[in-house]
Amino acid sequence: MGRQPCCDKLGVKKGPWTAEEDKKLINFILTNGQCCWRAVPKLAGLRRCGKSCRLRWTNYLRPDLKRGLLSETEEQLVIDLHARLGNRWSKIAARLPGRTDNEIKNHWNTHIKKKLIKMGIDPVTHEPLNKEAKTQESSSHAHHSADNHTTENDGIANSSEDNSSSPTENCSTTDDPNLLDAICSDESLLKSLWMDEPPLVDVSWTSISAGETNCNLTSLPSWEEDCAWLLDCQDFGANDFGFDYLNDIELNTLEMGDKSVA
DNA sequence: AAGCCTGTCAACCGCCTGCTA
DNA sequence: ATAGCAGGCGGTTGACAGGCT
Repeated sequence: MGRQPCCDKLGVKKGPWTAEEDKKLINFILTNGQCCWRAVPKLAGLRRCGKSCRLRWTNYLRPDLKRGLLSETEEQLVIDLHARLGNRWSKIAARLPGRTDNEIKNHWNTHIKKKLIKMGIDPVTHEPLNKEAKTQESSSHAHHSADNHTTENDGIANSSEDNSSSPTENCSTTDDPNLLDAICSDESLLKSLWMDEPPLVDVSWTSISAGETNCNLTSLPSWEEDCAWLLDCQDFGANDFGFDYLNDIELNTLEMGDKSVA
């Protein structure tokens, strides 16, 4: 029949991760790579659900993560992508190397939403709020949500919105207009998003998923070789890995190295 | 100084999709 | 062909920190 359950839910720990747990998880993944998340807790000696381990790793422990607030450019890109994709945070995150869907989702809800409202832009439809109110008066079904657009009609509905409203306006206010203009006007971007081939996705992680499918525990993904330094960090807590400090230097170097290999 | 309020973000929950036996 | 699991995803919650009164 089907597979065995992911975890028996009995004796599974919940809540915040301790430094010790982080250490175990990092050591395990750096040693064995990402394989079957279901097996990770057992093999790593963690009393956690595999799902929880995956989440912890992807959202917090991954060595290629950028920390800190999104830059103006990143924020602008998120707004633009949200206008096209709606709440598809994973798709949006795929366009921002080093950022997670959870992080972007949080940032959207806490910062960007308010910012857009302040600017008089509806964060859901990306239409001017006044216009939105009028539209709702005249036709109740016109603009329910970006999600509705994208799920029902996907790219078609959004591309028609693009002609009339904010995404391009938003692009003009970035601190890196060239980059954003290029992205905003890039038709291949949309195509690739719908084709599930994010061209900007971090190469190092594509290589991991390749290893993942093979369940190859003997040959580590290339980034792990580069990240072997992590294993030297014996006395760390969650905040002691030095990722903050390393991200801009070592991790960029690693990233570039990986990309040049690819 | 103390209590309350607000913002932030890590983590959980439940659903969906694709895969496997 | 089908039941059931794993992984992925988006929504939501709750703990904590900092600001305000």
